[in-house]
Amino acid sequence: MGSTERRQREKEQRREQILDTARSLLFKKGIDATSMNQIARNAELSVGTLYLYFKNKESLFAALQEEGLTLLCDKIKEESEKGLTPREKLEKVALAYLDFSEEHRKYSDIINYFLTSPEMVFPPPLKSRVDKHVNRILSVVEDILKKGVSKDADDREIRRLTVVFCSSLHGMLQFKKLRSTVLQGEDFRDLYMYSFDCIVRSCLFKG
Amino acid sequence: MGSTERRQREKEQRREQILDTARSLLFKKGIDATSMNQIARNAELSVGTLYLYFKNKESLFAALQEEGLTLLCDKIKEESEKGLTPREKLEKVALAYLDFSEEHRKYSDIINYFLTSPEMVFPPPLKSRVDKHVNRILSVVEDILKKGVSKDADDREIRRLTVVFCSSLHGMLQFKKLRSTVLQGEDFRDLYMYSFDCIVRSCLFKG
Amino acid sequence: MGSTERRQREKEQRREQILDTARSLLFKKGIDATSMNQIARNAELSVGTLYLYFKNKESLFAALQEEGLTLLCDKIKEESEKGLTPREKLEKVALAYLDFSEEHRKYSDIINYFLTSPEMVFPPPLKSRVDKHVNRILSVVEDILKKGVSKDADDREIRRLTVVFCSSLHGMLQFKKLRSTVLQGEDFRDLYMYSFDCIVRSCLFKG
Amino acid sequence: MGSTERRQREKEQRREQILDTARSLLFKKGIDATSMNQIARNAELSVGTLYLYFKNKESLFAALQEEGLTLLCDKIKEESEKGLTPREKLEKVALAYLDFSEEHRKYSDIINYFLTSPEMVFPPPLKSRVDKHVNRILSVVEDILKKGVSKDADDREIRRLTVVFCSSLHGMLQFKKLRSTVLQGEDFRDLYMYSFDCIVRSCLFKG
DNA sequence: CATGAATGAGGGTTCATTCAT
DNA sequence: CATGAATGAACCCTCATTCAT
Repeated sequence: MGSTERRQREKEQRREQILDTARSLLFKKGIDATSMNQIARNAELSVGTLYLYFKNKESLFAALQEEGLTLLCDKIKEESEKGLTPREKLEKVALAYLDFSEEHRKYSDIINYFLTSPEMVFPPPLKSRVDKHVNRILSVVEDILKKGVSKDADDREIRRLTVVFCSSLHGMLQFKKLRSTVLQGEDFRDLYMYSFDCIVRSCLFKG
Repeated sequence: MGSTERRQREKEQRREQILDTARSLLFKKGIDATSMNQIARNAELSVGTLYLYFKNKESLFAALQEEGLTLLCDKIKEESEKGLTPREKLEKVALAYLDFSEEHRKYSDIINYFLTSPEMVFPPPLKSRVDKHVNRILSVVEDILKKGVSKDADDREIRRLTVVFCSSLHGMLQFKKLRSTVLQGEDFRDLYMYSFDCIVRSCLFKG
Repeated sequence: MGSTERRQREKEQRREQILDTARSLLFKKGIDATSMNQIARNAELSVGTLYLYFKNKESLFAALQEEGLTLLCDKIKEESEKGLTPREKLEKVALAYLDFSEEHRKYSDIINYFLTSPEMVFPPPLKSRVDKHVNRILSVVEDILKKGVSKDADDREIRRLTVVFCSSLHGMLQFKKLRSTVLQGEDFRDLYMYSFDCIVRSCLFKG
Repeated sequence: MGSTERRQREKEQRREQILDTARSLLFKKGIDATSMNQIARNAELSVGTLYLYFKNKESLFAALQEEGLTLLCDKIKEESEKGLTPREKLEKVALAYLDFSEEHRKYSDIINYFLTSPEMVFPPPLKSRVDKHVNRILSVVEDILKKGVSKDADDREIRRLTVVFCSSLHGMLQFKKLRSTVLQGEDFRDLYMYSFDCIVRSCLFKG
């Protein structure tokens, strides 16, 4: 009978329950200030149980990071499809990235955290899994550019423009940290879209 | 005689010795995994001595960051002056930033580290001092753009272009981490300068 | 079966074990010279365990003080009931206090320690909990005086006499420290009861 | 010539300078929060110099304690002489003690601190020197009682009454710590003098 | 005499992880 | 499976004291 199935379902639920609590704490207090004991307490589970579902703290947070990347990727794809012309699609992508970084600030933080930390934080297998997510995102942009850029750009150039596009937006997003000092007096969203315009303009769009 | 001078010099040396060790450990393990005790041990000093030269852990790392930013700023200024036309000057700036990130990889890492870290690591006064350095760098670029951009751009727009220029390069530099996975098959320097071209092109340069 | 009960009992025992060790060290070295690490080492437990049973050092020592005050209070109440007349009852109280300070020298020391220490050691909430114990003791004396003092003393005066009675005994007990120098040649118990007589005499007892 | 004298005077001044600073810090922050480095810094001397004048921290604070005891003793003597009758003299003594504990709160604290700490804080020679001060104070009271108490009290009894008198006041002063909780609603000075009256009354004064 | 840089043990506290139940 | 008490190394930081100058 479905006893094993139920068991399976329950296990899945427990895992989610843990991730939910961890996420919530991560968002509230940051990664270093979130302890396994706290997660256990908030999840109304014992510490031991946490280690039944995740090898260690790192794995638990890695799971959250993947969660975030998947969310971001889905959002970007979904939004891009709402645009009619390539330019509009790109604009949707750019806005999706900005919105994500605001709506899911903490996901965004944790992604950046692991992505840009000076040394590889995760062991190679994890790192490569993460980079795959990044690649998926780039592909979305690449496909749009393929259709929007003037004909004489070959695949190589398209790829480069993709990277330029994404890295520029990414760079601008990083600068958001400076908004209270260096960027004083600027509306960040305006600035971000201004940057978007510059990049798109330079991509020699058809028409 | 020069006894006091020698003392002074020795103190300076100790400070450097501490910073050297801290820098090296920070790059190896990240800020949270680098403890004051470790630094002391590696520097072959006692913990107490560390606190003789730096108020606390935070100050020590802030000193490292300022060190790096000052170096970067000087380099950028110096290089920019070697260019004749505004475009050439900008190119020098871009290359200076890239070179710095390669020659002073460690400094570059630490700057990024703090710029990107999920939570504000430093308390406001420190943060603002650091941001001042960033501002100094932006000013160099701003001055160049003022002279190179087509006449109808007002100060506001110049400032925006400055931020676009800098953040784009910064973003691309961040992507360097992906060179072994996502950017496979690309020469990073080429890609970086390709990005530079795109941005400059979009800045509507005179002539 | 009684597995949970046994667990509970064991926890209780551990707590006692910690308190025993802390008490002993506190008396030997004073509160500031007694460290959590020392307590842990002497109790043959890990530091972490200490913090499992007590929120922090302060709580641990507060527990000791409350322990002592409760004991003292119970003893005083119990003894006072053995006296027939109010005067006898008061005598029992005085002797109970003296005996306690001898039999439970350590508890007595810790109570004095906190009562006399130059700065408020405990934060208000804790302090007020402790003072409640003191108040309970005063109440016992107050009730006796109410019945023993000549009629024309109102509640206010009774209260004052209560404080005079208790503080006098307390003061004399403090002087015990001087028995080898200043009080040389005196039997302390005699002196203490001599003091008791003086105070009682001054309370204008009925009859 | 007076060169050595001058030297001597300078040394004396330095000592005072150190004690002044230590006292001031002690009063501001308490004994444990006052470090040798702080004292040195505030006194505009080097740490090393402190150790030239005092064997260690303990000695330094012991000097302060003696200072306090001498002050208290002098004050009591001086005040007692202002009274005309024995009773008045005793009242002056009592008030002098209370005033001292208020005006020189911190001296009073430090005296109590060392006097009542559970174990001997100072090595025997120091302890005995301190107790001598205490004895001097008792003697003042003893002399007054000799003249004030009814004839049939022998020296032994006078001594006992002296101790009762002093310890009672001392005990009441200890209770001052409870004024915000247990003694709520009482004016402490009134209470203290009420206590004084009780004791004196019980001493069977002549006339 | 005076200095003050250097020491390093020790302070209270946290926390990822384990393992007997 | 689930528990949670126990661990103990590690954290940052302080401070009395020493000693070469």
